[in-house]
Amino acid sequence: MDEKKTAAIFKAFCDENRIRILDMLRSGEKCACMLLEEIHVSQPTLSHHMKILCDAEIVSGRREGKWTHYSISEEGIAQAEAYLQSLLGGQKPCGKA
Amino acid sequence: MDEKKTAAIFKAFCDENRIRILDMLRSGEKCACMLLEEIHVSQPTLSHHMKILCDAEIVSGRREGKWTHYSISEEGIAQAEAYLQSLLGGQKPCGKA
DNA sequence: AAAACAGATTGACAAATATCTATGTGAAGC
DNA sequence: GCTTCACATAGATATTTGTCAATCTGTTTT
Repeated sequence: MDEKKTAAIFKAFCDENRIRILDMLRSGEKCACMLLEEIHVSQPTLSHHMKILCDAEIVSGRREGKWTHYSISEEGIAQAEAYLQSLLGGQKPCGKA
Repeated sequence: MDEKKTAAIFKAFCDENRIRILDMLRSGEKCACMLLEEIHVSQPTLSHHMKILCDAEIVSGRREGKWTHYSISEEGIAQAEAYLQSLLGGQKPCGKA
């Protein structure tokens, strides 16, 4: 994976409010209105954050009538983890035989 | 850990050039001048990135005479990983008994 | 001690991003 | 069909962040 894409995945985790949102979602699916009650930003701002999280495949949204329910998706998280693992694991042995 | 600190750790991974730097460090310790050869930014910009990585404890610097040698440090990476794990694992059972 | 070198710090500036208000969209209820 | 409700989109603005030029600090070499 190229650096640009790797950076893009991690960008989803770099905002304080997005971390709060993820923390809320750890206890299960939540609709946008629920999140809005706890995260103190305007509705469009929340929507913006949800888009970033969904685009990074860290969260997935499920539309049900008027409501959108968000929950944690493993895709993006797994990719971020894989990258961190590769740093810890010490890949790229530098040809030291 | 509070959201601000969590976000700060992930911010270290949000920049394309910092990802490049980390990729270089995967093959072992490198001095700043080495990194500067490959990452195409000015010396002060590199220094800025190294400070962010060191502050997040993702990288550690070792001074030796005129040179500073950087290498991957597990501290910050482990913390980032722990956070991702907690999202996947599904902590915070929401008091559902 | 002076010069040269490696890297950090400062200050200015441009690009990216988080935020808001206003408006659009699409579903439910009247 | 009109209104209301939940959320998304658009546009404007303020903050944050990446960048560079200039300068400073500390170390080595002469």
